Amino acid sequence: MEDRLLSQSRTKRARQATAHDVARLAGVSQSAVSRAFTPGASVSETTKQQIIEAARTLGYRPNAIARSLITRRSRVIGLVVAYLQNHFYPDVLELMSRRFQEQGYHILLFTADGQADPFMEEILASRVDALILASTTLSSALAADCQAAGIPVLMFNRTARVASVSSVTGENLRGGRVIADFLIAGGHERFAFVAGLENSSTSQDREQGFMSVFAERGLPAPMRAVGHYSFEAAASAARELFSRPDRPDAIFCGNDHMGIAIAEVARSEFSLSIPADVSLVGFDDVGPARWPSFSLTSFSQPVAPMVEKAVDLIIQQIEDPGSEVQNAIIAGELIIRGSARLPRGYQIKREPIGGLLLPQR
Amino acid sequence: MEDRLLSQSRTKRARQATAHDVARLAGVSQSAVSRAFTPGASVSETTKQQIIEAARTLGYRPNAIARSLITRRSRVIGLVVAYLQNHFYPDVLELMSRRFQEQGYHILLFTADGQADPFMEEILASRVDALILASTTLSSALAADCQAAGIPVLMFNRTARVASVSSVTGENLRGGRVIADFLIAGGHERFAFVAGLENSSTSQDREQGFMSVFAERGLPAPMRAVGHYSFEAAASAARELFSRPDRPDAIFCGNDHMGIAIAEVARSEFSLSIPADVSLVGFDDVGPARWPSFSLTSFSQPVAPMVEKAVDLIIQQIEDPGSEVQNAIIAGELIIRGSARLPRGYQIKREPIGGLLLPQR
DNA sequence: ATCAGTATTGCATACGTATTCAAATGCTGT
DNA sequence: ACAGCATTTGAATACGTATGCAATACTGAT
Repeated sequence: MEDRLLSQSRTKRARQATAHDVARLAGVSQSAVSRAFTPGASVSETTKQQIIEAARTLGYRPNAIARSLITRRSRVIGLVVAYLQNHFYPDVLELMSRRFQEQGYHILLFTADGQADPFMEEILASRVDALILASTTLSSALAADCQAAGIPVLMFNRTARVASVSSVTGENLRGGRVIADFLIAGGHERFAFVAGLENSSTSQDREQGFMSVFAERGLPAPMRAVGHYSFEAAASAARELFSRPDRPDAIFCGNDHMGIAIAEVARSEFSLSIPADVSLVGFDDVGPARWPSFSLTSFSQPVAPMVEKAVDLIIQQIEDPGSEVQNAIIAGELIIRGSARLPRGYQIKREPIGGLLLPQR
Repeated sequence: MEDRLLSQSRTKRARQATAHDVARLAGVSQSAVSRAFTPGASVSETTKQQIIEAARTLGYRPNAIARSLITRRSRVIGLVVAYLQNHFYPDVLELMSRRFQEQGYHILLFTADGQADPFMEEILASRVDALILASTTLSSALAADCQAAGIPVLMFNRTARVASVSSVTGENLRGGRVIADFLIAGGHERFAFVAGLENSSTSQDREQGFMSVFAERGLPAPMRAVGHYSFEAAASAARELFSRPDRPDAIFCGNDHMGIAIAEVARSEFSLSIPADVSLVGFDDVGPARWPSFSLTSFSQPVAPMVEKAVDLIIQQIEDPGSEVQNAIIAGELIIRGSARLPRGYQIKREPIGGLLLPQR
């Protein structure tokens, strides 16, 4: 009985104060309260102070839900993400969240498995102001749905085959070429490419850039294995490659995450040393790539510029729905470390130990 | 002029269809439409089908904002997170998001710097159904605010000094003791502890567990340095320790993230081998700890059970506000790998290369 | 004091849904 | 055919805010 009463009293959640409550206490109308909390609205300084004061004593905060209903803006961005295993994405997520927060937006997270489609109902229902897809694809049918609903869509680190969605990517094509040039100049003889997800534009572009150089120079096409951008699959791909009689002596790993898996397999299972027996180059330049244990040469995808471009683009499209769809490509560069044999004249980048990609604050 | 027209036509976002629109088309009332989309509501199968059909042709989806306003439930969980550098948190985030999704909830992300307080206004305004703080602290004043507003709060991987908030943590205290026993049994002589954030309960508890064993056995207190749970700071702490004349030969690193930094510094800057010259033990058992390059002995904090407990707890508190506040401690175990010298009779855990903590799906 | 002009205020309404209540409809067995 | 009951339906209202419009208060100049 005691118990019952206790939990009852705890149950009765004091209904949050509303603008009407504040209005009553301050002796003004609800409109006035609304205006007091709307920057730039027409209220006299004195009444505004009274309202603020009344709001404080009641513990009032404007109800963002009700506000969204009437303004038809939720100030929420839907972010669909697949795997956070690859350290590139946590970095992106953290910085993106911070940047959006600075602009008064927040991220509503959706976790998918490669394809955003199954979540579209929920996403559309949630009335996000925009949608960002990271490491995820979207069918053109659903892209059309989004356009019909008037919500801007942006693909991050993927491109869309659809005209109505923007994208922000790194220099996948050029990166693949630069890496090919670098490995060829390094005097290697047996090349391999470890692909990521076959249906992802990044993997396709990196591969195309890489392969095209060999084709153009009349060199034989590199070997090929598939790692699906996963650690385990990349490890399997490495075992496959290293077991071949014509074992590769230079591997372009579709991203750093796979690059590390391949390095681990090379050293711990095949007793290969890097780069003496095999050279590795990755993509992304994530934190672990610069750990001394890996010292992975990698073509960078700079998180900060990519995120900033994405945030700017999406906010622009929210505020001016007529603005142009864009496919932005953010410049990267080959970060030369110790995992690949150097061509004559190249030098290793010296850098302190560190894992942070984000700016210090 | 052409341009103007074009962008105008594109601007005119076709107002999303509402329940009224669907009702009109289907020849029923708006209530009926609502009921057709509310599982278990009282509608005949035939009209329901007509409504579904009409909804499909209009591309109607219920407006979650309006629904929230009236049900006073947003089905959104606020998650405050500080650093995603430590791989533990991305794993948590991903799994938590999935589990909540399965229950019809979604995560609204807030990125803070250790202290959740500055964001409370936004959080309260957003009318989340509950709040989870991961790697973050909360002042008792704001905890009180949350209770007043009737929103349940849960601290993840931290405990609160406040009575009204639940928590889910690993076995920090016992873990510290187990590690002390293990290192002492291993025949080490000069011990050190590298603390995380000084004001975090995890670091305090781990330290207390560790230190208490030495005190109880009448052994001298281990050395101590501070790594703030950051890669760089841990590297500095390692340099400090390894430069001492009485360099430690056994280090309990406050978490794996710091453990890896310390391993890197030991090998690449001091040419120490692990565990011959120095034994390292970490905490968390994150993916990289099991990479062969580190093979880090670590006391585990199992992500899946911790997340599941947190999700269950918070949903219970949402659905029954009278339910008990809980401080759950999830059991972990010492995962013995190669980074610390073994006491007689212990054996290294054999395992395949892998980075995934999450269950395969 | 008067007036034009501006700054402030309140009233009323709308946003899109869930839900109560009463009315209407369908169904069962006689 | 009917009563009796369960099921289905619609009208009306509420959720908490923003905002157009008209009314009011204020300002300074004459």
